[in-house]
Amino acid sequence: MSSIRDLARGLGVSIGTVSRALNGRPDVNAATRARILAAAEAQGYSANPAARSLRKGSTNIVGFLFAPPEANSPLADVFFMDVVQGVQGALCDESLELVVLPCPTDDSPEAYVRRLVSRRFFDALIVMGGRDTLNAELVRSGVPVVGLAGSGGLSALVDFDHQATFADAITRLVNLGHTRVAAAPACPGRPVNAARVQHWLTPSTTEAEGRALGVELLSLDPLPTALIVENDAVAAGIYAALRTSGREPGRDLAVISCRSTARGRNLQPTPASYTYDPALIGAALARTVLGLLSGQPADGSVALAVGGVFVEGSSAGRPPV
Amino acid sequence: MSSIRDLARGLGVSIGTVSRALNGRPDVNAATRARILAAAEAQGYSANPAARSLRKGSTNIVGFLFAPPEANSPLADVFFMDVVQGVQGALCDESLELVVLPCPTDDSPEAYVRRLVSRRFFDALIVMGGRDTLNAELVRSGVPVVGLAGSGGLSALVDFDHQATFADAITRLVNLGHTRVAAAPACPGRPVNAARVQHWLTPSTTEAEGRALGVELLSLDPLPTALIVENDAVAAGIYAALRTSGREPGRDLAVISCRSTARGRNLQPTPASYTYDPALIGAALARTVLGLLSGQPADGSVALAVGGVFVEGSSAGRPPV
DNA sequence: CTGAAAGCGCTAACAA
DNA sequence: TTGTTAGCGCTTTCAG
Repeated sequence: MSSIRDLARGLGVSIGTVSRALNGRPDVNAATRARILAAAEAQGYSANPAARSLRKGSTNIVGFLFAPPEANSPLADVFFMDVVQGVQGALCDESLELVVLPCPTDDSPEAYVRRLVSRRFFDALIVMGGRDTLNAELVRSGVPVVGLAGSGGLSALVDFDHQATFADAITRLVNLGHTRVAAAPACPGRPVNAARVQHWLTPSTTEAEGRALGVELLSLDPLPTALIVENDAVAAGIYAALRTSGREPGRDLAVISCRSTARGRNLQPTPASYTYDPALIGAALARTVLGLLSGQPADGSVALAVGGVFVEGSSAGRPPV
Repeated sequence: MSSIRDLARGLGVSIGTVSRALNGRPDVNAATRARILAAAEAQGYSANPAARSLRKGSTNIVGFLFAPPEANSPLADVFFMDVVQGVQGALCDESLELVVLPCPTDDSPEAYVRRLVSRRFFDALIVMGGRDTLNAELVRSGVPVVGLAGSGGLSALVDFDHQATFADAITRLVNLGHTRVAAAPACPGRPVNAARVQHWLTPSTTEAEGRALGVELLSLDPLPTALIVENDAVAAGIYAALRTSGREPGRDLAVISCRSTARGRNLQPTPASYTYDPALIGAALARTVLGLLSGQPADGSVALAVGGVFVEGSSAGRPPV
């Protein structure tokens, strides 16, 4: 409704001064600034974002692309909107507007995103999943694009802190008294306390691989008393393999899953596992965006790692005496 | 990147002509228009939305407010993002941009929305649920606000077509051979075939009310053979009341619920009920927004009613012989 | 049918 | 420390 002109006229100052005061520029008399801020507040004035964007060439908007989740995505059970709320919480302090962009399902997502980009609708984009080819194209267009975990070709990434989680799992098992610990993590690298692990088995991420892993495990003699796996699906596979051989998971073998998924919901014993707080993921995404926007290099590397939270389960007790 | 100037210069026409051609104005030579459209397409030109907004005073953006759902809301089990997709599908044809606005949880939703409105961030807003006081304030500010069902104080509403659903339920029961049909719908008004209903019981919406309804029902002599209730929660209450008196729902009394909810998920027999397609709800919301934007009166009335879809269940068979 | 030009509200460079 | 002013890219009136 009211423009910067009205505000300036009412106060008997120039619009330039009002603009400087409102934007927190240092070269404004303290008293003048106070008067201006008070008047703006009183009149509920707020700068026209279209005019500002036109002038500055940037929109102050961060987009969060919502592409309907693929069923087999490892992210499918991370609640999208919870992550969004996490981003929002961290972004609104910086007076950046966060908007969720719903990708039309029938139309091609590529066309949609391209249109948005060519219109310079946002200053930065957050994606979860998404196709690598599209990502690469976006990055080439100059928009900072940040994503989570697996996504390729982005400006920067937020990832799960696999190392820390893995190290925590080892520590827990050792503290429980386990001396023969096996691990089949799918993430590359070794945690600091890797020496506590006696057996390194084939990296596995699916339930089928978990069953194969069980066979591999059962060929060991003596049998380990504890096993660390990538996720609940692998745990389910291990459970099946153990039971086929007459053994009971939890009792005969302690199992810790590094990533809680929907598959673990109805598993008995309930897998001791790790979840990643959507709010924390969101906050990390927001901080990464902020970094990129303030000039941090966009080399596609992992900018921030989010720590997991341990979830008690009945699958990881003390070793049999 | 490229502006309307570049485009015009490259073609040897004025920017005014380019603008008119691109906006589909009638007063442009057909050949000129074709040349301009082709060049725009080739260069991937797309008008700067900030400049356009500044000039036109409108943003071409429709906002969809995402407020974390209240647990007891009757809408809680309608999947928000599915509705959004429905809106998107119907809106992108009109070259309106749909964005989901995530209400910060910690900050007051009121402050957030007010800020957005005062910045004229969108031309229209869609809300689901939301507080009546805020809604009224929005409408007063002149932005068209449309919502679903219960929301009060809006510019226009989309509602479930209770009448049609109710009528369909009656028809189904009569066709199954029921002659003593009772109904306890919570929605006002009577369907066209209301005469087929023998008993009108107390309107009920909760499980507790459902149990009370069961008592009321059981006092009838002879007992009706079929009952139409508002939703699955009421059905659950009815089930409990029937069983207390030694009767079995489905066998001794056919039950149809007018609204499928999460409560019915684990109910036995599974309630025959009605769902409302999120995509259809979304499309209706979009059409309502479009209507408002093209000048339809914003009197807060129900602009569109969405029909329910019957979901087979084991709770509504033929009457006992 | 087309061109010229005003001006939407704002920021920033420049002048005072 | 403040005022003045150009101009961001577009739509739209007004002349021609």
